[in-house]
Amino acid sequence: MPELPEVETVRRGLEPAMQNARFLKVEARRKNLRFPLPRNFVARLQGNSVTGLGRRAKYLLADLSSGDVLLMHLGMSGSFRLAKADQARAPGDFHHERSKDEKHDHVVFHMSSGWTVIFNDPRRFGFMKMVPRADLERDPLMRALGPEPLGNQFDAKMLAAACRGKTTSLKAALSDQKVIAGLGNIYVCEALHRARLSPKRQASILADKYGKPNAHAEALVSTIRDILQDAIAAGGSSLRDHRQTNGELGYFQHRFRVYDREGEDCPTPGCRGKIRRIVQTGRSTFYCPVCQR
DNA sequence: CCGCGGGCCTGAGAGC
DNA sequence: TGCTCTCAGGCCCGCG
Repeated sequence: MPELPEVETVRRGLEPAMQNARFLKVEARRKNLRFPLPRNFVARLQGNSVTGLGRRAKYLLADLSSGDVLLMHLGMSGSFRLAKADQARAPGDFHHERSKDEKHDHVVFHMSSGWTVIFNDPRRFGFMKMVPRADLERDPLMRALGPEPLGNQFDAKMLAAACRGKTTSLKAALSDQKVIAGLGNIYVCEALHRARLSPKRQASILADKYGKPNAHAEALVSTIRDILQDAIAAGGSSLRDHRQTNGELGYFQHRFRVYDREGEDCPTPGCRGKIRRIVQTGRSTFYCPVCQR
Protein backbone atom coordinates (compact mmCIF):
# COMPACT_ATOMS: atom_id res chain seq x y z
CA MET A 1 0.00 0.00 0.00
CA PRO A 2 2.21 2.51 1.29
CA GLU A 3 4.29 5.60 0.96
CA LEU A 4 5.85 7.43 3.87
CA PRO A 5 2.62 8.80 5.42
CA GLU A 6 0.93 5.41 5.30
CA VAL A 7 3.94 3.65 6.81
CA GLU A 8 4.10 6.25 9.58
CA THR A 9 0.40 5.71 10.21
CA VAL A 10 1.02 1.98 10.46
CA ARG A 11 3.90 2.57 12.87
CA ARG A 12 1.70 4.63 15.15
CA GLY A 13 -1.02 2.02 14.96
CA LEU A 14 1.34 -0.78 15.91
CA GLU A 15 2.93 1.05 18.81
CA PRO A 16 0.33 0.24 21.47
CA ALA A 17 0.43 -3.43 20.51
CA MET A 18 4.19 -3.83 20.17
CA GLN A 19 6.07 -1.22 22.17
CA ASN A 20 7.56 -2.89 25.28
CA ALA A 21 5.66 -6.07 24.46
CA ARG A 22 7.19 -9.52 24.15
CA PHE A 23 6.75 -11.93 21.26
CA LEU A 24 4.97 -14.84 22.97
CA LYS A 25 4.58 -16.77 19.76
CA VAL A 26 5.39 -16.07 16.12
CA GLU A 27 3.80 -17.80 13.14
CA ALA A 28 5.58 -17.75 9.78
CA ARG A 29 2.78 -19.18 7.69
CA ARG A 30 4.39 -18.38 4.39
CA LYS A 31 8.16 -18.39 4.36
CA ASN A 32 8.73 -16.67 1.06
CA LEU A 33 7.47 -13.15 0.76
CA ARG A 34 9.40 -11.08 -1.73
CA PHE A 35 12.49 -12.75 -0.26
CA PRO A 36 12.68 -15.76 2.02
CA LEU A 37 12.15 -14.90 5.69
CA PRO A 38 15.45 -14.73 7.61
CA ARG A 39 16.98 -17.93 8.95
CA ASN A 40 15.61 -18.84 12.37
CA PHE A 41 13.09 -16.04 12.02
CA VAL A 42 10.70 -17.41 14.62
CA ALA A 43 13.43 -18.34 17.11
CA ARG A 44 15.08 -14.94 16.82
CA LEU A 45 11.82 -13.23 17.72
CA GLN A 46 10.11 -15.41 20.30
CA GLY A 47 10.90 -14.42 23.87
CA ASN A 48 12.28 -11.04 22.85
CA SER A 49 10.55 -7.76 23.43
CA VAL A 50 10.25 -4.65 21.31
CA THR A 51 12.23 -1.81 22.85
CA GLY A 52 11.31 0.70 20.16
CA LEU A 53 9.32 0.94 16.98
CA GLY A 54 10.71 3.31 14.38
CA ARG A 55 10.49 4.14 10.71
CA ARG A 56 13.05 4.94 8.05
CA ALA A 57 11.57 5.93 4.69
CA LYS A 58 9.07 3.17 3.95
CA TYR A 59 10.65 0.68 6.35
CA LEU A 60 9.33 -0.16 9.80
CA LEU A 61 12.14 -0.89 12.25
CA ALA A 62 11.44 -2.79 15.46
CA ASP A 63 14.29 -2.74 17.95
CA LEU A 64 14.47 -5.97 19.89
CA SER A 65 15.84 -6.75 23.34
CA SER A 66 18.20 -9.24 21.65
CA GLY A 67 20.00 -6.40 19.89
CA ASP A 68 18.54 -7.28 16.50
CA VAL A 69 16.39 -4.96 14.46
CA LEU A 70 13.37 -6.42 12.69
CA LEU A 71 13.02 -4.58 9.41
CA MET A 72 9.65 -4.71 7.67
CA HIS A 73 8.61 -3.43 4.26
CA LEU A 74 5.03 -3.45 3.02
CA GLY A 75 5.71 -3.50 -0.71
CA MET A 76 2.63 -2.60 -2.75
CA SER A 77 -0.10 -4.51 -0.97
CA GLY A 78 1.19 -5.23 2.53
CA SER A 79 -0.78 -4.24 5.61
CA PHE A 80 -0.92 -4.93 9.33
CA ARG A 81 -4.03 -5.42 11.38
CA LEU A 82 -4.55 -6.00 15.06
CA ALA A 83 -6.76 -8.52 16.79
CA LYS A 84 -7.38 -9.07 20.48
CA ALA A 85 -5.84 -12.39 21.46
CA ASP A 86 -8.91 -13.58 23.37
CA GLN A 87 -11.08 -13.00 20.33
CA ALA A 88 -8.89 -15.03 18.00
CA ARG A 89 -10.78 -17.95 16.58
CA ALA A 90 -9.58 -21.44 17.22
CA PRO A 91 -7.94 -23.02 14.19
CA GLY A 92 -10.22 -25.55 12.62
CA ASP A 93 -13.39 -23.80 13.77
CA PHE A 94 -15.69 -25.13 11.08
CA HIS A 95 -18.06 -22.20 11.40
CA HIS A 96 -15.27 -19.99 10.31
CA GLU A 97 -14.64 -19.92 6.61
CA ARG A 98 -11.29 -18.46 5.74
CA SER A 99 -11.92 -15.12 4.18
CA LYS A 100 -10.05 -14.04 1.08
CA ASP A 101 -8.19 -11.68 3.32
CA GLU A 102 -6.93 -14.29 5.74
CA LYS A 103 -5.58 -16.32 2.88
CA HIS A 104 -2.77 -13.78 2.68
CA ASP A 105 -2.02 -13.55 6.40
CA HIS A 106 1.64 -14.54 6.10
CA VAL A 107 3.17 -13.61 9.45
CA VAL A 108 1.44 -13.43 12.84
CA PHE A 109 2.90 -12.03 16.06
CA HIS A 110 1.23 -12.98 19.33
CA MET A 111 2.35 -10.24 21.72
CA SER A 112 2.36 -10.08 25.51
CA SER A 113 0.29 -6.90 25.26
CA GLY A 114 -2.69 -9.09 24.49
CA TRP A 115 -2.67 -8.04 20.84
CA THR A 116 -2.16 -10.24 17.84
CA VAL A 117 -0.37 -8.44 15.01
CA ILE A 118 -1.13 -9.85 11.56
CA PHE A 119 0.88 -9.11 8.43
CA ASN A 120 -1.18 -9.56 5.27
CA ASP A 121 0.22 -9.15 1.77
CA PRO A 122 -1.57 -10.54 -1.31
CA ARG A 123 1.09 -9.64 -3.83
CA ARG A 124 4.03 -10.53 -1.59
CA PHE A 125 6.21 -7.62 -2.66
CA GLY A 126 6.75 -6.94 1.03
CA PHE A 127 9.47 -8.57 3.11
CA MET A 128 11.06 -8.85 6.54
CA LYS A 129 14.69 -8.95 7.52
CA MET A 130 16.71 -9.13 10.74
CA VAL A 131 19.88 -7.13 11.20
CA PRO A 132 22.01 -6.61 14.31
CA ARG A 133 21.43 -3.04 15.43
CA ALA A 134 25.15 -2.29 15.17
CA ASP A 135 25.12 -3.22 11.48
CA LEU A 136 21.98 -1.32 10.50
CA GLU A 137 23.77 1.72 9.08
CA ARG A 138 25.92 -0.56 6.96
CA ASP A 139 22.98 -2.55 5.64
CA PRO A 140 22.64 -2.18 1.86
CA LEU A 141 18.93 -1.42 2.18
CA MET A 142 19.60 1.50 4.51
CA ARG A 143 22.60 2.71 2.57
CA ALA A 144 20.48 2.98 -0.54
CA LEU A 145 18.30 5.63 1.09
CA GLY A 146 18.56 9.38 0.75
CA PRO A 147 17.46 11.78 3.49
CA GLU A 148 14.16 11.64 5.34
CA PRO A 149 11.98 14.38 3.83
CA LEU A 150 10.72 15.39 7.29
CA GLY A 151 14.19 15.37 8.82
CA ASN A 152 16.82 18.09 9.15
CA GLN A 153 19.00 16.77 6.33
CA PHE A 154 16.41 17.46 3.69
CA ASP A 155 16.61 20.96 2.29
CA ALA A 156 16.82 22.76 -1.05
CA LYS A 157 20.58 22.68 -1.07
CA MET A 158 20.68 18.94 -0.70
CA LEU A 159 17.87 18.34 -3.21
CA ALA A 160 19.52 20.52 -5.81
CA ALA A 161 22.85 18.80 -5.28
CA ALA A 162 21.22 15.39 -5.69
CA CYS A 163 19.49 16.48 -8.91
CA ARG A 164 22.41 18.34 -10.39
CA GLY A 165 23.14 17.14 -13.89
CA LYS A 166 20.34 14.57 -13.83
CA THR A 167 18.83 14.18 -17.29
CA THR A 168 15.93 12.11 -16.03
CA SER A 169 12.54 13.68 -15.29
CA LEU A 170 11.55 15.36 -12.05
CA LYS A 171 8.99 12.59 -11.62
CA ALA A 172 11.63 9.88 -11.79
CA ALA A 173 14.12 11.78 -9.64
CA LEU A 174 11.65 12.39 -6.80
CA SER A 175 10.57 8.75 -6.95
CA ASP A 176 14.20 7.67 -6.55
CA GLN A 177 14.72 6.65 -2.91
CA LYS A 178 18.37 7.68 -3.12
CA VAL A 179 17.34 11.28 -3.82
CA ILE A 180 14.58 11.45 -1.18
CA ALA A 181 13.50 8.46 0.86
CA GLY A 182 9.80 7.90 1.29
CA LEU A 183 7.91 9.42 -1.59
CA GLY A 184 6.04 7.17 -4.02
CA ASN A 185 3.86 7.56 -7.07
CA ILE A 186 1.04 9.46 -5.40
CA TYR A 187 2.93 11.97 -3.32
CA VAL A 188 5.36 12.75 -6.13
CA CYS A 189 2.45 13.61 -8.43
CA GLU A 190 0.76 15.64 -5.72
CA ALA A 191 3.90 17.52 -4.70
CA LEU A 192 4.73 18.46 -8.30
CA HIS A 193 1.23 19.77 -8.85
CA ARG A 194 1.32 21.88 -5.71
CA ALA A 195 4.73 23.21 -6.68
CA ARG A 196 3.41 23.85 -10.23
CA LEU A 197 6.28 21.96 -11.80
CA SER A 198 5.81 19.66 -14.77
CA PRO A 199 6.73 16.04 -14.02
CA LYS A 200 8.34 15.93 -17.46
CA ARG A 201 10.98 18.54 -16.82
CA GLN A 202 14.52 17.48 -16.25
CA ALA A 203 15.52 17.04 -12.64
CA SER A 204 18.56 19.24 -13.24
CA ILE A 205 16.35 22.35 -13.43
CA LEU A 206 16.35 22.51 -9.62
CA ALA A 207 20.00 23.50 -9.60
CA ASP A 208 22.08 26.20 -11.24
CA LYS A 209 25.31 25.30 -12.98
CA TYR A 210 27.13 25.23 -9.66
CA GLY A 211 24.57 22.85 -8.17
CA LYS A 212 23.07 25.58 -6.01
CA PRO A 213 19.32 25.45 -5.37
CA ASN A 214 16.93 27.84 -7.10
CA ALA A 215 13.38 28.93 -6.27
CA HIS A 216 11.95 25.71 -7.78
CA ALA A 217 14.00 23.63 -5.37
CA GLU A 218 12.93 25.78 -2.42
CA ALA A 219 9.27 25.53 -3.40
CA LEU A 220 9.44 21.79 -3.89
CA VAL A 221 11.08 21.17 -0.54
CA SER A 222 8.48 23.09 1.43
CA THR A 223 5.66 21.54 -0.60
CA ILE A 224 6.93 18.03 0.04
CA ARG A 225 7.22 18.70 3.77
CA ASP A 226 3.74 20.19 3.96
CA ILE A 227 2.03 17.47 2.01
CA LEU A 228 3.64 14.65 4.00
CA GLN A 229 2.77 16.30 7.30
CA ASP A 230 -0.82 16.87 6.21
CA ALA A 231 -1.12 13.29 4.98
CA ILE A 232 0.22 11.87 8.25
CA ALA A 233 -2.21 14.05 10.20
CA ALA A 234 -5.02 12.64 8.05
CA GLY A 235 -4.03 9.05 8.80
CA GLY A 236 -2.53 8.54 5.35
CA SER A 237 -4.47 7.64 2.22
CA SER A 238 -6.82 4.70 1.85
CA LEU A 239 -6.98 3.49 -1.70
CA ARG A 240 -8.85 0.35 -2.65
CA ASP A 241 -10.22 0.12 0.89
CA HIS A 242 -6.89 -0.07 2.57
CA ARG A 243 -7.16 0.53 6.27
CA GLN A 244 -5.14 1.62 9.24
CA THR A 245 -4.24 -1.05 11.81
CA ASN A 246 -7.29 -0.11 13.86
CA GLY A 247 -9.56 -0.70 10.87
CA GLU A 248 -10.23 2.98 10.23
CA LEU A 249 -9.76 4.51 6.81
CA GLY A 250 -7.22 7.27 6.28
CA TYR A 251 -8.77 10.20 4.50
CA PHE A 252 -6.00 12.02 2.68
CA GLN A 253 -7.14 10.50 -0.64
CA HIS A 254 -9.99 13.00 -0.63
CA ARG A 255 -7.40 15.73 -0.87
CA PHE A 256 -5.59 14.38 -3.91
CA ARG A 257 -5.56 17.11 -6.51
CA VAL A 258 -4.36 15.09 -9.49
CA TYR A 259 -3.74 11.46 -8.56
CA ASP A 260 -6.28 9.20 -10.31
CA ARG A 261 -8.22 12.24 -11.52
CA GLU A 262 -7.62 11.97 -15.25
CA GLY A 263 -10.01 14.17 -17.23
CA GLU A 264 -11.13 16.22 -14.24
CA ASP A 265 -10.75 19.98 -14.06
CA CYS A 266 -7.50 21.16 -12.53
CA PRO A 267 -8.21 22.32 -8.96
CA THR A 268 -5.68 25.16 -9.10
CA PRO A 269 -7.67 28.41 -8.64
CA GLY A 270 -8.14 30.13 -11.98
CA CYS A 271 -6.59 27.28 -13.98
CA ARG A 272 -8.74 25.97 -16.83
CA GLY A 273 -6.64 22.87 -17.47
CA LYS A 274 -7.74 19.26 -17.35
CA ILE A 275 -5.78 16.57 -15.52
CA ARG A 276 -3.84 14.30 -17.83
CA ARG A 277 -2.45 10.82 -17.30
CA ILE A 278 0.83 9.88 -18.93
CA VAL A 279 3.26 7.02 -18.34
CA GLN A 280 6.78 7.72 -17.11
CA THR A 281 9.29 4.96 -16.41
CA GLY A 282 6.43 2.50 -16.43
CA ARG A 283 4.24 4.29 -13.89
CA SER A 284 1.20 6.53 -14.26
CA THR A 285 1.78 10.22 -13.79
CA PHE A 286 -1.13 12.60 -13.26
CA TYR A 287 -0.60 16.30 -13.84
CA CYS A 288 -2.05 19.50 -15.24
CA PRO A 289 -0.36 20.53 -18.49
CA VAL A 290 -1.59 24.12 -18.04
CA CYS A 291 -0.40 25.20 -14.59
CA GLN A 292 2.50 22.79 -14.18
CA ARG A 293 5.40 24.11 -16.24
C1' DC B 1 27.86 5.75 -14.18
C1' DC B 2 22.88 6.57 -15.79
C1' DG B 3 18.21 5.77 -17.29
C1' DC B 4 14.84 2.71 -18.87
C1' DG B 5 12.05 -1.53 -19.31
C1' DG B 6 10.94 -5.99 -17.57
C1' DG B 7 9.87 -8.79 -13.88
C1' DC B 8 8.17 -10.18 -9.44
C1' DC B 9 2.80 -11.50 -7.54
C1' DT B 10 -2.41 -11.42 -6.87
C1' DG B 11 -6.83 -9.25 -7.40
C1' DA B 12 -10.22 -5.78 -8.93
C1' DG B 13 -12.64 -3.75 -12.45
C1' DA B 14 -13.79 -2.73 -17.31
C1' DG B 15 -15.28 -4.33 -21.63
C1' DC B 16 -16.90 -7.90 -24.60
C1' DT C 1 -21.57 -15.78 -16.22
C1' DG C 2 -16.91 -15.81 -17.67
C1' DC C 3 -13.15 -14.62 -20.27
C1' DT C 4 -9.30 -11.29 -21.37
C1' DC C 5 -7.06 -7.23 -20.63
C1' DT C 6 -5.18 -3.47 -17.92
C1' DC C 7 -3.91 -1.51 -13.90
C1' DA C 8 -2.44 -1.20 -8.95
C1' DG C 9 0.57 3.18 -3.20
C1' DG C 10 7.44 -0.73 -4.67
C1' DC C 11 11.74 -1.97 -5.91
C1' DC C 12 15.60 -5.04 -7.87
C1' DC C 13 18.09 -6.32 -11.87
C1' DG C 14 20.09 -6.37 -16.35
C1' DC C 15 20.65 -4.11 -20.64
C1' DG C 16 22.30 -0.56 -23.80
